[in-house]
Amino acid sequence: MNNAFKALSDPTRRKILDLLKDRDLTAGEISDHFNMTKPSISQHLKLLKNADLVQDEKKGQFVVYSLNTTVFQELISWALEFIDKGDGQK
Amino acid sequence: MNNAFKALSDPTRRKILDLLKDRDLTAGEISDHFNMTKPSISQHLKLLKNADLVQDEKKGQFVVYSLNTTVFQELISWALEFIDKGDGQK
DNA sequence: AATTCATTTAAGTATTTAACTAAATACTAC
DNA sequence: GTAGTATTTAGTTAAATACTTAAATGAATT
Repeated sequence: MNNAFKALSDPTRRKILDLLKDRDLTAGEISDHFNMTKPSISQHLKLLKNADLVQDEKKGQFVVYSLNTTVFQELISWALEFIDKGDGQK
Repeated sequence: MNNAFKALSDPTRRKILDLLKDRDLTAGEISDHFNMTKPSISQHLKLLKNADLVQDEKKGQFVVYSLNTTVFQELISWALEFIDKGDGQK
C-alpha cells in the first residue's frame, strides 16, 4: 500500500483519478486537462499504474487509462480500522 | 484533504497512527517505538496534527496524542466514490 | 520507407521533504 | 531559582520529487 499512499499524495494525480471516474481516457485526453507537459502527465500515470490505482490498455497508437478499484477497497478497509478501534479505550 | 494525503504518504507517520489505534500515547512513548530522534518524531506529529489526523493534549509536562477519526471518515467517503462510479461506464 | 501523431524515456534542475544536531521552551521538584 | 525531564523550534544537509526540454519508440498514413 505504500506506493498507493505515495501516489495519492499528489493533487495532480488525484485529479487524474477524478477524471477517470467519469470515463476511461487516453493519455492525451488526460493531459489536455492540465497546464503541464505531456511527459509530466506520463510520469504521473506511470506512478498511478505502479500503485495499481489505474490500468492501461494499448488501443492502436493510443493508450487508454482506466481506474483499478481494488486498491480503493483496500484503502477503505485500512481506514475503517482506525474508526472501529476508537471504541476500546476512552 | 490535501494535508491528510500528504501526511499519510509517509510510512513513519502511518506507523504512528497504528500505534495510536491501541491507545493514546505521549510524544516520548511514541518516539520510543522508532529508531529516530525525538525531534524527527515531533515533526511528524506536527504534520499529523496539522492534517487533523491526531489531536494533542497537554498533561503536565507530557503531551498526549490521540487519533482524530473525522478525517478517516472523509477518506472513506472519498474512496467510495471511486468504487461506486465503476457502474456507469463499462 | 518516409512522415506524422501519441506516448514514453532520458537527462537536467528547482523545490520539497525527512532526517540530523543544537538550542529553546515548559513543566516538576527540590 | 537551579536541576532535571519532556517536548518543540531552528538551522542544516542529503535524498526524493515534480517539473522541464530533447530524444526515442511505436503505430497509422501516404
